[in-house]
Amino acid sequence: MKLQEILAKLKDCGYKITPQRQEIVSLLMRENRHMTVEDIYGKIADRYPNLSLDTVYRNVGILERLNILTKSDFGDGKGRYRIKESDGHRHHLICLKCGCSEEMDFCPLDYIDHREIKDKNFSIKKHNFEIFGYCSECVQKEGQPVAERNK
Amino acid sequence: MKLQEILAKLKDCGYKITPQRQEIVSLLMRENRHMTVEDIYGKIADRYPNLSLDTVYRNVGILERLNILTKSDFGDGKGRYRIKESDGHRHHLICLKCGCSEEMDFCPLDYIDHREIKDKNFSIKKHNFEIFGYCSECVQKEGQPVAERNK
DNA sequence: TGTTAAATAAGAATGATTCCTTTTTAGGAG
DNA sequence: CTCCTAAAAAGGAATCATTCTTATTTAACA
Repeated sequence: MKLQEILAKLKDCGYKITPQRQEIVSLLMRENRHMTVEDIYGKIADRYPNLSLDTVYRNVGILERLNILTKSDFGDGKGRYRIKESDGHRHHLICLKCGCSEEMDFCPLDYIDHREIKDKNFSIKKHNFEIFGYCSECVQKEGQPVAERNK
Repeated sequence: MKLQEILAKLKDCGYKITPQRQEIVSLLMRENRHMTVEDIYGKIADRYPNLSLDTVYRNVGILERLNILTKSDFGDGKGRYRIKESDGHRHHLICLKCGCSEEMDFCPLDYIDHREIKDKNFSIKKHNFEIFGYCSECVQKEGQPVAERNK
């Protein structure tokens, strides 16, 4: 999805196109990786000296609800957001250190036995599938990964 | 894994077997579902009037590190813990309302193309696969699910 | 160009989790 | 059985991500 399309979608849903909103969306498109609210805030605050953290939170929330962003949990208590792929449904290899993510054109729901779930009368609302580890760049670097919690 | 085995594992790892610790483990075994720290605390506080929340946090942390518990994120900012299955590796259908979970003997890593990941030089540390929705009991009940966030 | 609902900034409030300090205790040694 | 000590617990303060509140500003339509 292109920036213009995203802005159009926002507009269609009754949201105003503010400069802050544009910055947030275009940053996330440019970076194309999982970012914390703090990350986003940090990158934009240069240009918008009095940007509010709350504005970032509010907007990633909206963008998530509109299915423009996905939220992930690396296990360190911070939400991480990234642009959702447009061409269907992908999952990611996520680097615990740098936060970069590689796409996988793979969804476990394609392989699971849905009859079994139907039989259980379970109504699926969402699912998570993420593989965490270290990307090729970080695997050779030393240092504690940001989101590592095992001692 | 039986209670005795878990206690033995704790001991082997140099942890003391305290009554609080036993209560926490046996509660989680009895309930066999995802519980928040508050849930656990609430159930045990009857018998241990001056149990500390911190004690529950400390212990579920230890138990998670020892691979006795798994932690899940339902998306509402609270960690949820449950006993990990002993006989290998399972994933769960998790009810967003009551927190119960049904086992699935399915792991997406069995279906994924590992060569592709190897080629990317990605080093896997852990993965998440959870399906969220409503269990057969909750699907027919009204009311807002605890962890629902979409408006 | 004026109007108004929506969005923002700023900072306070909340809530889960962690940290700190003091007291208690499990469990091994003697 | 008693002592000793490191580990654990209690209690409460501190932290940190996130959300809320209020006053101010602004996008966007008429």
